[in-house]
Amino acid sequence: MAIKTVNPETQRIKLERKERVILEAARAVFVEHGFDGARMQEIARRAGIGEGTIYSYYESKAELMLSVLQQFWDGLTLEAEGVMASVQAPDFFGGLRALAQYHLNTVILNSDFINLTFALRRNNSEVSVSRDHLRHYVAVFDRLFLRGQDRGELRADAILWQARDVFYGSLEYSARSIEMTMEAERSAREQGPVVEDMVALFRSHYGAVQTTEAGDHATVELLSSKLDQLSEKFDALAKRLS
Amino acid sequence: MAIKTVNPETQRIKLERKERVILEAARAVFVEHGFDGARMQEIARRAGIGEGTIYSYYESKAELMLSVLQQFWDGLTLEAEGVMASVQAPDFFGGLRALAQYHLNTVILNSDFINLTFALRRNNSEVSVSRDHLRHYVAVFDRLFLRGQDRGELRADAILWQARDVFYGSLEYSARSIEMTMEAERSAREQGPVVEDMVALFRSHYGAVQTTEAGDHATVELLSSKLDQLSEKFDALAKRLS
DNA sequence: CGGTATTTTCGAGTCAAGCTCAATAAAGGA
DNA sequence: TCCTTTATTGAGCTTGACTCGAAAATACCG
Repeated sequence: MAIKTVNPETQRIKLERKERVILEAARAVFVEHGFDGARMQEIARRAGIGEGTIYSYYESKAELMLSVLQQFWDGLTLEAEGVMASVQAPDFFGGLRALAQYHLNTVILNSDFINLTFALRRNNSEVSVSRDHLRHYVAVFDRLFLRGQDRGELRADAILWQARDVFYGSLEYSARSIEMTMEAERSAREQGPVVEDMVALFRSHYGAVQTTEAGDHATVELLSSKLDQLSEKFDALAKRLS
Repeated sequence: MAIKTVNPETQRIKLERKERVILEAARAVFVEHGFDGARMQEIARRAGIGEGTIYSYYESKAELMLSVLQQFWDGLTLEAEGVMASVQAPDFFGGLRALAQYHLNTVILNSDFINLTFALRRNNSEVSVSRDHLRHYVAVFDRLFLRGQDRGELRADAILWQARDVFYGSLEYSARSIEMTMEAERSAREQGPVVEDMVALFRSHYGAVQTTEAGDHATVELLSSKLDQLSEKFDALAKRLS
């Protein structure tokens, strides 16, 4: 009977499910022991398959790690987009605060994965993969920033990638610092101030100028030339009077 | 004869020299092939010694790498201090520009070493070592910043470690971005603008509030002096007319 | 269902590299 | 010169990523 004929999708689905199982086991082991500490044998055991089977799905341990990282970054991107969508206040700085909060938290929780993303870069030639995933992730910030510029909340001459570097770079570095000091001295250095300072920094450096006092070079020169003109008129008047 | 008696320092000096030779060879091989790609055999060959000898100086490959990193960061710290000492203009923003330029350049040239510093953290228990060396390195910035605050060039309520995170974090992230885009598209994204933007950012966010925020000091003073001159002329004329 | 072709799984074996250790050489001291 | 101590060595040990031939599972056809 034709009904008995297995749907051609079935096998593919089964393979995909097994791939997911491998990926899940790999992720757990990598998180638990790091890249070098992870044993392929343990990954196979946790996935309930033979060690050799992994190699019919992934070329090498590094490629497996890369797939895990891929999945990881995709997850982050989705989460970040979710955070941005759920922000009530639709203004730039509100969005920035939410994104900064989310990112800082994420980076602290998954610092090992973040590091591995860059540590693996040199060895493997398939660099472009992780590069694309980074790009997708930071695109969340890019959209927020460009919308802020469109709305006039940000200076029109602000350069996107410089702002992006400041945003992600500072938060990443802060996360490392927090992690370090947290271990030793459980001192100050909370997350809150870091996020607030980031918002304040964007407000003062990239925020649109409210009054003329923060005017750009052009306005200053305009004033200067007007003063010069006035001074000349004054001199002319004084000469006539004398 | 007593003269023949070897100075007790001799052996220690010889050992130290050999240690330096090993470190030098190791550094070269690590730079050339990365941590995983480096072969202990090759390091031994380049140092002109047997492979086993390395292990009477260093416990493991990781510890050897750690020593190389230590030497590396110490070198950076010295260089950074040298750069700061050789800056003619003793003002904060001049110093910041020089330090940013140096750091960005350094991070681009030695990105693999920088990454390894953080990648090794998780595995080895001797974390504190590299942490101290990082601390020494960033202390160069700390001194500059505190002096700037003392002189009133910077806001008194600015928080040191937040500024530090922004400075080093942004530059490190920029370096990675530059490196990435450089490989693919040899597009814009030069180093110059990054450094200048960093200085401008510090001026607007951490700089002491002047009468005007933007516009550099010189232009503002120019306007001020012109107004003063005009005022004097006016007074003179008024006195003559009365 | 039976037989055959194809695909998938497997784990024992290979290989490479970090590391050990017993033997050897060098240095120091009397 | 002989003995003690220290330094050096490289042949193996160990471990872990990866291979491969065989076997099990699956698909295909009459």
